[in-house]
Amino acid sequence: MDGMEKRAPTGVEVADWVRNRIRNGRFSPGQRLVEVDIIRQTGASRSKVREALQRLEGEGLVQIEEFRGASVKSTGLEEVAQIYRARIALEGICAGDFARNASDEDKRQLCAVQDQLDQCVLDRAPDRFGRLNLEWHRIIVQGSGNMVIAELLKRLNVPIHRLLFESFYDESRLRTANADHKKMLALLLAGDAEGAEAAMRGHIADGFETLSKIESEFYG
Amino acid sequence: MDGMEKRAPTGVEVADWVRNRIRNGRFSPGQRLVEVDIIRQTGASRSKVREALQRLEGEGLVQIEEFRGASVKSTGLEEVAQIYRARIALEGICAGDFARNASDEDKRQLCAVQDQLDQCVLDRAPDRFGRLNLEWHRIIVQGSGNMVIAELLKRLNVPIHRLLFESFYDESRLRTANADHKKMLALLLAGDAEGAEAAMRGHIADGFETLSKIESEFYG
DNA sequence: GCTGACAATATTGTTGACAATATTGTTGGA
DNA sequence: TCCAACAATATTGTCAACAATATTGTCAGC
Repeated sequence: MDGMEKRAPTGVEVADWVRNRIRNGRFSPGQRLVEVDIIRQTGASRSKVREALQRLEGEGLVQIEEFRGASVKSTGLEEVAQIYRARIALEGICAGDFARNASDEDKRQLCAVQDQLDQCVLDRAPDRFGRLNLEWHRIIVQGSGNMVIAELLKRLNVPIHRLLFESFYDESRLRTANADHKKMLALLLAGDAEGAEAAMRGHIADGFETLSKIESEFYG
Repeated sequence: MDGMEKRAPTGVEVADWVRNRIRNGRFSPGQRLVEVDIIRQTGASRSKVREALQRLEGEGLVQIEEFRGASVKSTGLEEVAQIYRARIALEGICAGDFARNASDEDKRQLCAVQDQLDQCVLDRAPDRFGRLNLEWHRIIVQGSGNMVIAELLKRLNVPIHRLLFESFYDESRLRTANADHKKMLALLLAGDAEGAEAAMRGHIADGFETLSKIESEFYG
């Protein structure tokens, strides 16, 4: 039983730890990230914690002020809108590239997830739908074969992670979203690149539309 | 005369310094970046240098192996292709957004640069054309008003900086590129978002096409 | 001459102590 | 009570010494 003595986490691991907590709201915007606290909770050395925070600053997730340390950067509605615009561009082109050169395995996976999504609609399970929805988008990006874009999207999604679940608690949005998915799936399997791209763009734009209605009073 | 005693550079500044040298080829792919050397050349402390290298690793510009330090990451033709695909998506949507909501000042600037580009074609000055071309693209991204995308593109352009000049030494490519610019300028000023986006996509795709012909034997 | 083992050097990784600054607490007076 | 000045504490920034590892140099043996 060596479970006791597990090695101290590396800088990247600490960064992952903090990033996860930011993503799911365990660390809220504006909150100060005190080095000692993170040391206590992760068991990492101070160097590693500092390294992690600097990495996260590079990702734009935290801001570091001299002698005041790191704090979680908050993303306003304007920036969210810009992120969605970037998603429209990037995931749009990914949809096209998926239609062009996805493997049969990728297509099979997408269909499998689509089946589960359909089930979620019947079951009225918005939370599970949200998670599968992430998976659905991820498969398309992966299947496009463009790792550069995949990396960009992973980073872009962190600050809006919470929002990606928000809209599905609205029943009608959940249905229209799934309808979008089904139409898009047909286009993707048929190899209609342009159609798929247009559909993906519309789908994401609609998502933001719904979202901004829900969240407008929060940011307003 | 206090020029003697200028403060030691900060981590971000060292990162900028190294990034610039990577961008213009002063640090070549695969080259090892020894901490002491950078300390000597920049006057920064070791902590700062290490911080800088970690930041650059986060940007994907260098790779750090344990006890072997940082080395300049090389980008293969495949990755270059993926970067160009991302550029097509992002700059495409920027062109559209520029057409939709650019200020008169932005438009004026773009016209001014276009005039200079025209002059470059007459003067057969490919190097100057390359620099102004960067400026031309930058203005469109800026004018779109999307800072998130602007940041993404700034990063994406670092590894391909050298390539962005390469193709203009071919006379015919220089002419067609400038013709593209002129057509696009008309669409942008007319507020034709869809036309502008399509034009931008084609323009960048053509650029990559020419490039891959030039560089294929290098990467071959 | 070549190879493998060993020593010497160079380079990076880690830690802890200390300095600089911010934040909080306290006290005295109007 | 409130406020300003000061003291105490907390937190971050910096640096240098040391440890761990890689790289290079040397040399005996074949």
